[in-house]
Amino acid sequence: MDSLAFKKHNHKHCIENSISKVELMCENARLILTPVRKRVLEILLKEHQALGAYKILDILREDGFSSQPPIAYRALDFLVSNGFAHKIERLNAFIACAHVGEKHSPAFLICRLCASVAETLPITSKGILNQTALTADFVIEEAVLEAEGICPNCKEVAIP
Amino acid sequence: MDSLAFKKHNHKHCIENSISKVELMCENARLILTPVRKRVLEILLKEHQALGAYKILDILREDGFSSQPPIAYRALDFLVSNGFAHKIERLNAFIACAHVGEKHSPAFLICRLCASVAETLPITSKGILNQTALTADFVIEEAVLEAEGICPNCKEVAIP
DNA sequence: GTCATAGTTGTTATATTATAACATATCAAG
DNA sequence: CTTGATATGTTATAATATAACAACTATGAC
Repeated sequence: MDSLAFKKHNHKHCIENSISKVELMCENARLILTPVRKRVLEILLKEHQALGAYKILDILREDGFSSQPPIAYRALDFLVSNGFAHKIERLNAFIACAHVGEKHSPAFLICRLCASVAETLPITSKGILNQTALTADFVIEEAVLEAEGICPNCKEVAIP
Repeated sequence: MDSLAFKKHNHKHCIENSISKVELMCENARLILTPVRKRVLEILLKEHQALGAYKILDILREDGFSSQPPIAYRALDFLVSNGFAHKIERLNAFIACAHVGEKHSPAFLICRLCASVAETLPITSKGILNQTALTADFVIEEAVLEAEGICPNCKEVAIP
């Protein structure tokens, strides 16, 4: 799969590929990818944008699922805690993981114009912090980098 | 000032130093450090922990300030947008900037046991992302790194 | 001086995001 | 079949954040 959402790619293939990977991983880990969970994953995969829980809930409602907040939050919890999705804290929104199965510290490039989000290639938390931080004797368990700016597509439009 | 909150340091001095710097910067930039704003900065500086807006509001109330949410959020907006404080997205909470006046992409080490937060030494957004992200042709305007884990003090307690 | 302006604060109301708590359902293991 | 673990449905509410407008304050223009 193409790792950067900003680049053109066969997105249908990208979605199917991700779903299959997640299904396989769930089987191996004895996790249940229930209909709601799978549907939420599909919703997230459909766009290279982060979606809020209540937006997801709206889509679930159209699909005939129950539309109370816990439904969405639980499915999102499942996806996030198993590494199939990430939460973009800056946006209070969620996005499908672009590197399912690869251990990584997620890093995101968030376009402030079109609101699209790209997850960068996997980086390790070791690489993410400079020497000073590492020598602070702090044990990093999870690290997330969120960068906001202008994506290549919007830059082209702004400066033709 | 000692740059890492986890290390022992003269915190009273650390507070006074920061306040003076901010006062000077405000004068130079024709910004007004009003009583509420200064008080919120003091509150944030007092602890090496991130404080939620409503917690700050409680303290303001005790001090006789108005205690409606906008009071706190406006002061925080002022502090954050002028670089005197940062928002820790992961915690929906705010912390005084440890490197006032130095242009930097903030990076935080958040202890999940004692909830203390340390801002690392200044790093540039250039250094923060790997080559792949840079060559994605994305213009980074702001980048924040939030790392969660165990601070040196809590590690000592856990493994004596 | 006083008028206009810009910036700040006070206040009310409400939007947005997230979780607690408990009932019900499903399914596999014993 | 019953027990336990997991998942979903439902109601209510908590926690975080902002909109909108009124009132006050300082400053510079006239």
